[in-house]
Amino acid sequence: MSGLEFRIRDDEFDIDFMREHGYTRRKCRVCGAFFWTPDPDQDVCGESPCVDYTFLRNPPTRRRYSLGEMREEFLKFFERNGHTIIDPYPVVARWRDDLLVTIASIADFQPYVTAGISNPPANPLVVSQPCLRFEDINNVGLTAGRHLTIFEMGGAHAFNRKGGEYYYWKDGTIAYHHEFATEVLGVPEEYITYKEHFWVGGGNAGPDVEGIINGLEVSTLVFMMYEIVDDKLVETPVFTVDTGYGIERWTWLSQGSPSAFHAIYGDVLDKVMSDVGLDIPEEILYMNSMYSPRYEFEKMDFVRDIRGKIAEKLGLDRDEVIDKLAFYDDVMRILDHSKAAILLIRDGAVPSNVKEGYLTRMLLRRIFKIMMMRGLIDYVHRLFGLQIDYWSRHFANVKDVEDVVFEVVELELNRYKGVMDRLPRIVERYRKKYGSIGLDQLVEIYDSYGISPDVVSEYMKESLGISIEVPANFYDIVAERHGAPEREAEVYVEVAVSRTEPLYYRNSYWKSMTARVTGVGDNYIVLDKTVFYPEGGGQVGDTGILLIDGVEYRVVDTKNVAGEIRHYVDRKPDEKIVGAVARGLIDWDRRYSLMRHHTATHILLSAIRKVLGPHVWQTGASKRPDSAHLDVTHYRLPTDEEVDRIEELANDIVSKNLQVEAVWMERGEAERRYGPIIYQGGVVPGSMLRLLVVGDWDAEACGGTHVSSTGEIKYIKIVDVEKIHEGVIRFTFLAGDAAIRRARREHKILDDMSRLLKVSIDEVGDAVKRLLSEKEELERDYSNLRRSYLELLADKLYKEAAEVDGLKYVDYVGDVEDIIYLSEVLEKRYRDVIVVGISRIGRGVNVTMMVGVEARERGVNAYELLSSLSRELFRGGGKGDARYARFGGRSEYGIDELRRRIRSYVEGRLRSR
RNA sequence: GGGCCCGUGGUGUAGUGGUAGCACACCGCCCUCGCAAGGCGGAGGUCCCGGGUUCAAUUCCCGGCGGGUCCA
Repeated sequence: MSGLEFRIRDDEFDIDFMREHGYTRRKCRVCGAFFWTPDPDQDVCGESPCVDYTFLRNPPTRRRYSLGEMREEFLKFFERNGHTIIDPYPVVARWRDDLLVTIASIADFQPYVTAGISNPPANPLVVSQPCLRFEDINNVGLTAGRHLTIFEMGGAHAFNRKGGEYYYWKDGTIAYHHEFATEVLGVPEEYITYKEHFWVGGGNAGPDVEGIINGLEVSTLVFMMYEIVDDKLVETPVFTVDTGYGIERWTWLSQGSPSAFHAIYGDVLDKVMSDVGLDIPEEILYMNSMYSPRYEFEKMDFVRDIRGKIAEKLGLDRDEVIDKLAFYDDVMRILDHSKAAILLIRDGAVPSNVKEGYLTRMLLRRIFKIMMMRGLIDYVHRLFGLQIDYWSRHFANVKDVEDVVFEVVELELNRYKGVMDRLPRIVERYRKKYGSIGLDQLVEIYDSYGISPDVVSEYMKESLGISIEVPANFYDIVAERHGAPEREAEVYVEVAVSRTEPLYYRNSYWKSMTARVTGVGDNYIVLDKTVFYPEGGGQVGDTGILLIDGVEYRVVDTKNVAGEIRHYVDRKPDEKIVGAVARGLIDWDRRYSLMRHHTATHILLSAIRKVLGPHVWQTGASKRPDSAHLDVTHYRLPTDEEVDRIEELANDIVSKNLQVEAVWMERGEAERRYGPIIYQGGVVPGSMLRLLVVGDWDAEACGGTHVSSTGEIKYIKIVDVEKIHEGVIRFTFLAGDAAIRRARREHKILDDMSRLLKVSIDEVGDAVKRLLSEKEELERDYSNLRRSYLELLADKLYKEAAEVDGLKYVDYVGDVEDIIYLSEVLEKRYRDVIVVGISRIGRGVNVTMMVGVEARERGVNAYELLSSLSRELFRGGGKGDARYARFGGRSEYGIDELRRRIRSYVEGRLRSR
């Protein structure tokens, strides 16, 4: 994002429309912004908080509209005026590499349409696009619906080409807006002001006006005409009319309801309020709304202050009103967040620790936290049920993912509860380690467990009676410690003109060619045309041979560098070959296997979607000659049955022998025909897309090489399904001969095993199980026998032991395990014993000493004795107490010599007491 | 993609450079008409995997795998 400020020209909106409607330009005495008004005496801009809302309880429209009616009215109005209605895009912006989610209707058409590289699906067009915005998530609820994480942007767009097709610009745009407000909805003209602004975003810029009615900004009309190049404004080849009508705000305006949530959620809000037992007089809600433009999450003291005053004015209990309104804020938050989460899941953003999946997880956790603290956690399912029923009437495919949503919510809720259950232990551990819980500990608890500091402080107060301080700017501190986020700049990539003609697109079955050398590098050769496929779309580059001037070059890899296809060869090419004729031949078996794997990937993806649901999207894929894998969004490992069904379905398509075709198509046309599902592979540049169409089964934008009928794949075998991280499942599979080779190999392994085990193949599993349990039993037996032996040995050693100063001295050389057991036995059985165990481990020695109770009473201390001994006889260290000690170190003595020396040392010490 | 936390019997966890502990669950016995509770006893562990340092690694270091979580 550029830190530049661009000023709007004074005459930017001195246009026919303003003159014809008697609008004059004024400057707001509160915020200083310039605005256009039909009332020459108006000296404030008309937008709250400069003025108050005046539509509450008193809507300026002819009638009230529900959300659906308003959307319809909006779309139909523009349709009547020559715009084509198009379906909204997904809320997950897979066609873009600079955005995770769709933040505006124009995002559907960036960057290729707005940059003039490709044509829009229709022109002009209109769409009601669900958009997500997370910047103001903390203010959701507080501002009575002015801020939402999910909202519908009514986008009426016209793409005007300089010197080409031209539709309308400032006058037309504002006139449509005006007509919609006044003629269609019946808003009196004098209520409408247009505030000037200069919009900058995503590398583009342009002047805009905000449409404001009765204190509420209902639309932004942007005239996108610049690109920002080196901090300067450069006119773009396409002048884009980028209008955003806030469908929810228009609906609210038309209802004059206490909040936008009343207008958006209708019965669902009433139902949830009554279900959770929240009843607030409308009078309070209306007054709260009047002040809501001034509310901010960072100023909660101020908010409570205002709300207290509302209570006083109405003669109500101050604390009760404040508490109820806080509860009311929470209800609005959970409504907003659950709606956003449902649409995110619908479009494949299953909860994850990465990317858009994290946004879903964050929304769910915010809901859980609120509901947990309010004792409503069991209501979560009902909440989602109500929301799915309601929103499936507004948005496509919502009902289809109902089960998926419930399962995802259940999974995430269990995870959340699991963490919350551990809270007491976590707090205890931190208190033990650090003495108290301070800021550092709160940050670590939040980072490591996701438990917010208010939850920790609440728990400590309730259960331990300890108050801790949570700084008001806690999350800023966290953000600071994580380092400032860096935003990637939007990049407009002009596709380089291909300098090598890709023959593999003319026919993917061509195995050889005759071409001309156009250039050489240190280790690569460039030709004017080639059948060698360069690495791309997850498919690895081709290998083969090039024959030039009688010299054979082995091609080890092929890559596309900005349209120049480089054949990487095993030796340095002679520069003199430029201009020469080259004969090329690819390793066909390898390439054919890649083609089969690639087509199989497309078939498999559709099969997975059919079995697991429409939330499944591709997140990555790799096709190699010997195997391939496909990563998709899903919230858990599929069951064995699901995997079987996927494999079966995929093989059905194989045996149906469907035709596979690659079709070049205009981007807009492709989107219209197949929808956004074509962007499974991610961002695809350019105006023309190459669509890979598998019969009536699957269509995706794809640049790879494919077989021409599914039957050629022969067989698809899924060999592994794993969770590569939360929310992403990897299917590893084999196709064609690779699958058959694998089946043969595995059969061979099984066959060998059955021979070794002397059982039939079906019994191999049982036989191995039996072997394992037998092994376990034998190990147990051996260990028991070993102990019995050591017990016998203990008595024997004791009887044979030398007597030193009235104590029995036993020494034993063996391994540490035996020594320990032996020492234990001797110590338990005999009171006057001193046991020394010696073992050699690696390069050193290990000596243990066990001292019987009587010996201890007579002043023998294992630790003292052994540590002085170790200083004398070897270098090292050890640990122990009077009863038992263990020392080790390097020793120059052999084991027997050491044994003798230890013995004489101990005898010496005992006698000299 | 990056940061942080974690990986110990079936489950939940403590702990430590030198014999791996506790609670719940499990099995047996005692008490009881029986159950619950209680008492006594018992079985159950490659301390995630691999490498390094060390006389000695569950513990320290490096790498991997797995889980959790925050940020983009």
